[in-house]
Amino acid sequence: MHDLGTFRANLDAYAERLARRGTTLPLEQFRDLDARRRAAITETEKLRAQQNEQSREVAKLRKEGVDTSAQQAALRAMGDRIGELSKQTDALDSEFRELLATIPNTPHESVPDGKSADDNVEVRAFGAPRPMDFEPKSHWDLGPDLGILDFERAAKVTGARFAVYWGLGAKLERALINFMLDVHTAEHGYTEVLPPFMVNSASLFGTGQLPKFAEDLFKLENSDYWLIPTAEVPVTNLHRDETLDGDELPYRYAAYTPCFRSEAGSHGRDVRGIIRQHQFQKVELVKFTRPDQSFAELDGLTADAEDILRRLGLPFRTMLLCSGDMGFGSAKTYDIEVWLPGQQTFKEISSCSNYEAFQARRANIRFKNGKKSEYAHTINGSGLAIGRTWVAILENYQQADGSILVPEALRPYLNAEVITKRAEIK
RNA sequence: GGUGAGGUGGCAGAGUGGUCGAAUGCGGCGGUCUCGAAAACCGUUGAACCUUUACGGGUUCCGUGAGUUCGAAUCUCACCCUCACCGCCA
Repeated sequence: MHDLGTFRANLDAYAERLARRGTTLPLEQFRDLDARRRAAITETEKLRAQQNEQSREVAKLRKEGVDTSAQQAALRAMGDRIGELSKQTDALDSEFRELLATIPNTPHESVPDGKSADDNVEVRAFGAPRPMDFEPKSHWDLGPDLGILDFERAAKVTGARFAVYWGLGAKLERALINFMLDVHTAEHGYTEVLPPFMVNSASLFGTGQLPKFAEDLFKLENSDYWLIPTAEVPVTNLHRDETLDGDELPYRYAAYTPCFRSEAGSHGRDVRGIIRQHQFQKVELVKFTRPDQSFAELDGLTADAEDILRRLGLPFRTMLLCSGDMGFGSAKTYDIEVWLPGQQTFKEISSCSNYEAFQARRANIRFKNGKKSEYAHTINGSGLAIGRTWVAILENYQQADGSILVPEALRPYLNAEVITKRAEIK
């Protein structure tokens, strides 16, 4: 969310910058609504001031023993009028704030112009596809063939877009979680956090999922609890309504959580395999920084995520997203895309974004800068999406006989060098 | 699930219908003293919004929401959260 005062004072500049990402600011609507809102506030407050003053007068008179029933009757009428007025004022004010809350962040100056993913810019690449003298298979064939991935039973137990992992498939998932957390905490300086997997709506507002993207989320019945779509939500909101110590920034957190997404609106996309599931696991990296260090910390966080792929020997490229392809609250985003031989394509496995003060303003996250307190910057990115890493390992390390070679770095975690066909459970 | 206690400023903690944004202490900031520091002393110290060229003025905020009243931190109701004990449970 943008700062109200700055935003209003520089409406045209904001409109120009938002146009870069394809957002048209409803300038007229905004100006009109704001004018009506302010007029209403001014009038209501003027009446309130009168009411307060006259009430004080009543108190004084009553102390002197004077009968004040006439004044009280007049004040009662005034109170009714104020009640009605303030109802209108509140309505205008919340309408205005809702409008403000649905305006996305402005792109950073280092972000290239563009309309879609086609305009994203490759900034780095690593590795080359392993040579294969056979036709590479997709994970949705490899997994079931090996008996480690099961869609039929997942559909029975729950429904579409869910998966069951068996044996070394399940263990590979667990190995990846442990491997990533170990690297980030022991070598990249992150503190491990295990947050709740459900959050309240205030948290979802803080990180920007609400009010605009409720349909992407799962909400629990008869409560204000929602399943988290990413650990970004609980972890960023850890410091909601807090003032952090500026000398101790940046804070760096690594959190493993499952993530739940309704995937409304993506019917027909990635229907095969486990690329797009209602439930997936992720190790998320989150930072709280000072404004002057946030872009350097974004680069650092992106490098930390890339490091996991390097250690696993998985080819990837890092894309700087163009202005038109960025998420709602982000000022700058890098997507890391891993190579998937089964589909002969690069697939997003991490998205690393600097939100600047956009989330901090919504979530009221400040830090003490000398005497003054100002809004912190928040950064987050996957480090990495576990399910898609699992896919990448199967597809990149598959062998001609359909078995999977286990990358060196994972062997201590998996206690195996090759994943072979699992004996069926009788 | 039951019973009881409680939620007030950065923290601790008073305040049970009017001049309370709120005593007091701690912390923070500024100053006096000092070569410097500590101590002591003096002063100062919340946020959002509206208005004003500015100085300033005003409104709201004592867990959240509704209500009573001319007037609510203070009274009523609902909800949320915290703590203690009991029951149940991984």
